[in-house]
Amino acid sequence: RMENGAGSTKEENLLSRMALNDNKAGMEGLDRDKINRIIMEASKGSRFYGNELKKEQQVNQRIEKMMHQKAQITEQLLQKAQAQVEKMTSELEKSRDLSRVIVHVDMDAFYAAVEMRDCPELKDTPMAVGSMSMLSTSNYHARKYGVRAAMPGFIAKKLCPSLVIVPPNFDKYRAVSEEIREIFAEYDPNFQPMSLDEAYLDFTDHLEQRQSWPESSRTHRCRSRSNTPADESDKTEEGTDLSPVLFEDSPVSSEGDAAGSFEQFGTSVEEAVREMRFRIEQKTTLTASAGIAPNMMLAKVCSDKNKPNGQYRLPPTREAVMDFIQKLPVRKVCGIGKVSEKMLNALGITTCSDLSRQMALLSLLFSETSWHHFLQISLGLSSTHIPRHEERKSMSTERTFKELSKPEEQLSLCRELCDDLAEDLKKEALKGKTVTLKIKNVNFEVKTRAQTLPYAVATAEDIFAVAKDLLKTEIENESPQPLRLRLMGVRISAFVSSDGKTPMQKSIISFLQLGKRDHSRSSPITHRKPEGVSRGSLVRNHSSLSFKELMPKDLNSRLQSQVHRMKDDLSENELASHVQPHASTSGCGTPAETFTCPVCFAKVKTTDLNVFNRHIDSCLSDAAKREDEASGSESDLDPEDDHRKSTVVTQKKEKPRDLKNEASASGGELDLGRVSPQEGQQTLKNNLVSLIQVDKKPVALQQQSSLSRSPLLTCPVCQRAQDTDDLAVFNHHVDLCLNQEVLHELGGQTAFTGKPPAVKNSFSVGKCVSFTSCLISISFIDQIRDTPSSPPSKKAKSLGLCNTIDKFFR
DNA sequence: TGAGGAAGGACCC
DNA sequence: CCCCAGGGTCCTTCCAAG
Repeated sequence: RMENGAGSTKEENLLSRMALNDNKAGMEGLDRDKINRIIMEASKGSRFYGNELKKEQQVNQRIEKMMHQKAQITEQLLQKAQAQVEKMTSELEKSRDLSRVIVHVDMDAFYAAVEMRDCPELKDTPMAVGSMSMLSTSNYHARKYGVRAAMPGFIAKKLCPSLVIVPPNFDKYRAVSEEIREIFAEYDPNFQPMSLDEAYLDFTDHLEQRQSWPESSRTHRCRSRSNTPADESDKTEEGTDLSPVLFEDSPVSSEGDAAGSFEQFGTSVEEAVREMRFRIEQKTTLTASAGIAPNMMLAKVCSDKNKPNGQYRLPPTREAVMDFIQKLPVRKVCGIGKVSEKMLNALGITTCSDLSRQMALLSLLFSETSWHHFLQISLGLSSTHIPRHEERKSMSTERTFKELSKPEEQLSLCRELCDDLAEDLKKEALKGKTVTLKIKNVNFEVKTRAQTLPYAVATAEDIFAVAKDLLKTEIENESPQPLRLRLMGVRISAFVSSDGKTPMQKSIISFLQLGKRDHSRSSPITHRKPEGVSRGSLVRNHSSLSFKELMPKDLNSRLQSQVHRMKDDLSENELASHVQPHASTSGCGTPAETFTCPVCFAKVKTTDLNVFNRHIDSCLSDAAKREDEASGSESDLDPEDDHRKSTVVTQKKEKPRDLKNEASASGGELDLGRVSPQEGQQTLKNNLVSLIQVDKKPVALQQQSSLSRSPLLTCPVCQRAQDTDDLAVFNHHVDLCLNQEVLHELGGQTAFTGKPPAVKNSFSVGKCVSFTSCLISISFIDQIRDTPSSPPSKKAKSLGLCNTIDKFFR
């Protein structure tokens, strides 16, 4: 094979972008050449084509650059890299967890299937859902013509003149989605929907319980159209309709669809998944496919394997996994798209086995995140725990239209978009600080222009005020020429939580990966042993060492086990007790839950402890920054805060002194300040409270002093009034006090200095615990790890609190 | 040195 | 005859202030 992508003609190159992408199900054995010819024919000369050409060249340049880099790599460099890769591989290998049963479910040709179900005439003709300009999905009939999702309708029509294109009906899909999610929830209440038709489920717990289920619980009636409450209006023809035939040779899903008959399922994974799919079909008349594997990435690939209406299980053994992976084309892996594929191809990599063969090289040519990702793929590793979907990060609306060049029209369109966006924002009660304008000109060149405000906005007026400016400058920028637009969009991001102050940003927690649920994509560390004690040292880059290696043994394990105990108890007991009938952002059918932040006292709507911790994180950092803001109205002494605070306090309950009980107490709110410091294991928690206090107080105090003069400062740690009005001096004192605590902690002592716990306020402890433990550990780690290249704990720095700990270590 | 914004892209469905 | 969506997330690179 030619290893060098450069040198071929434009035509050939372009083909990789434009050509039919037939790596999906239902597209085997097509006349690719003919199809590609038609596609090219239809595209040639268009502005779109021109732009694709341009993008293609950019990719080629990237590849060239990469090849050039490759040429510079010396043998020893490669060997060094190889050593690194091997070391990392063995560590990853150690962390391999095959104990989980992850299932990825995916509805077959979802939108199209729904439409076919509801309109029998469509059943036997090639059809697609979408518009002339873009198709969302096509039925399997249409796929035989090469018609597939993400293909413009007009081209599809050329491939298949008889194609029926039906406009999407999202409300209907959403309704069906709700139905299937109800079923999902029965197998995993924490399932994660990826879209309307797709979800990841962790079957592990279900299977465990299932073993002891009586047969009756595993028996399901056929065609039980009866009266499930969620049974929507799919009455087109009640009794008669069977599942749409997606494929002529589609396996008959369930024997005996005579009404009233029953189907019984076993206790194995496969039976359970089959049962789930059966129930989906009974309920919706639509079929689903599923993949069963020990982690998410594999499950996803597996769900594609026997599509449509099939399932595939990858046995949870290393051998099976590795065998499966070897033959797998890299492109099949979620996250590797056209471009990555092409780049990898240029290096002679097409399958995952190629991937592992070339890891050393890849580690030198790609970014850390990238090659770590590659490495994991090549080992068949990925998240074994399904992350809770987090709160959204942005919201946008955009619209494509035929050329729009008049500034007035552009402005008014922009206004419309802002109106729409504001409306959507309102539904979720969100406010954001960053407004982004997106424009695409008639040549398909996309630009985004963003502006971040010092405050959050949500109304159409406010958003438009920003978007308008951005648009105007773009118009002016083009000066004499008009802006010839084909698309405009407005996005808002950098949300603040409902109290209007707290940025929701990433936190230490996620960095440390202490969450029960992993972050599949973003983080290189995605594995967690059942006991969760250590996760190896995957965070390391060249020079940094692992947490485990760096943490003093005792503290390390103490922190970890405590955090884990807390976390587990919390997520299982406390979380449940906080259920609140508020609509969840996801709408995935799981109940929304709310926590009260001990810092800002805002209600945080989430089911994920990580998310909540993140909130606290950002709250703390926000508090530190808040004083900069001109609007003096929002001080920590805000009466409203006090009000909320008291609400929290009243929620607290007396807790037994025993740590375990405390941690797992279902009531939730602990009065940390009153916990006796004598109990060894609790020192951490005491520290925690102090830390939070320390962080919080000075802010308030500083604010105070800047506004007026009230020099009487009381140390929140030792509780003694400090005879100074110099904040620097005061802070220094607090530092010292604080450091004593930490010192004791590090010294392995069980109680700190003997001073009474300084804190009077109650906090909803459990929720803070893991957070602060992390805080401690991270600052700590950063200091120990004195390699210059070690990334300092960015988050810790921003917490304002790190100073104190930092000083201690200096 | 480095948090964070801005801009551009890759990818997913 | 009609000439390629819209809603997201994450990552990388550049930049500028202190």
